[in-house]
Amino acid sequence: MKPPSRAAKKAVRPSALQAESLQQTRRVHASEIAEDYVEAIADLSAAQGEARVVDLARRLGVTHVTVNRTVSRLHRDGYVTARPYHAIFLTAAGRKLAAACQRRHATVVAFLRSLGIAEKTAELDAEGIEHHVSPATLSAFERHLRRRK
Amino acid sequence: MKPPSRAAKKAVRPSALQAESLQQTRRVHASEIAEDYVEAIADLSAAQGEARVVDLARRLGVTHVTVNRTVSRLHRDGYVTARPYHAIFLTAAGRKLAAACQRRHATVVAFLRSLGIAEKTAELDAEGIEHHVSPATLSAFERHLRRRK
DNA sequence: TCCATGATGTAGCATTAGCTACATTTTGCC
DNA sequence: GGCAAAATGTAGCTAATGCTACATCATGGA
Repeated sequence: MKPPSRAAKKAVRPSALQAESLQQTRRVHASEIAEDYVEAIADLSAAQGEARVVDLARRLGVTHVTVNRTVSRLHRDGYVTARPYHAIFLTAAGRKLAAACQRRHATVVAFLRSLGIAEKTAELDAEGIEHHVSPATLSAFERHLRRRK
Repeated sequence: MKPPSRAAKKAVRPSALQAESLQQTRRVHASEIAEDYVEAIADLSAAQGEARVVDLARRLGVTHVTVNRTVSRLHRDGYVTARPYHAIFLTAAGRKLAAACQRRHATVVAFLRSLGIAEKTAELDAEGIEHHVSPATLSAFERHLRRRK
């Protein structure tokens, strides 16, 4: 089959929209890990007063080296305090982000559960899905949950 | 506040489960881009008989360089044929993957729309969400859609 | 025909996220 | 107090995903 004219031709689907969606997805990916970390730090802080590197590593399923480097970035971006050989604490910005993430996570899990999805599957899927749920979609989930109640 | 004993203590939430979820999410990320590419290649092939580097770049919102390198990887992994200076075609494995992705994408969009979410938002969110929807959750979405019908 | 332009390919840089291996610091216990 | 073990930090590797800049190929129109 011959290539059609080189001029841009009508796309089946709007290329611009898909490109925009994918660019949005890539932006989300960049902040995903930050969200997972601040959430884990918030949980650990609530449970035991502080978050240590070794605890984060266990919880996040990575080595302590990866935790170290990521925490440096979180510090650079203003989400956590970081003193060498000390535990990690959230800044005000970090706490704000963590609270939003925890709320969103809980909503997504509850929503999936309301569809009859098993607890473990809901948790596994929510961990990936939650970061891509826009405020509008989150509201829709909440609306749906209220109706079911 | 003093750090508690170094021995592992009862976690607020099961660390193992969250670690597993996050590891799953990371695995998904590794295949996400492959899925986006084969889907785009399938669409372009259906529309114009072939997928060219420049079309993919426009559609995916990246430069042609990135497309080139990613296509090499897809070729390495057996999803596409790739001859220099020629268009890209899916292998049987690629077509199979693309079909599954297209179906899943359509289901996720339809499901979000059924919750009253606007078309554009549904598309934007679906692009990020779909990769993290397990077969069980996809079934739940389909079940929900059938009920609504 | 031939050449300008569009398409494709390549070189090399930056960032992020993983890792192993090894060095350093802290701390709990004797 | 001092030492062994745990925790933390650092060096340096791989791989993926972006990019710009430049080189090469192919084709359509003059």
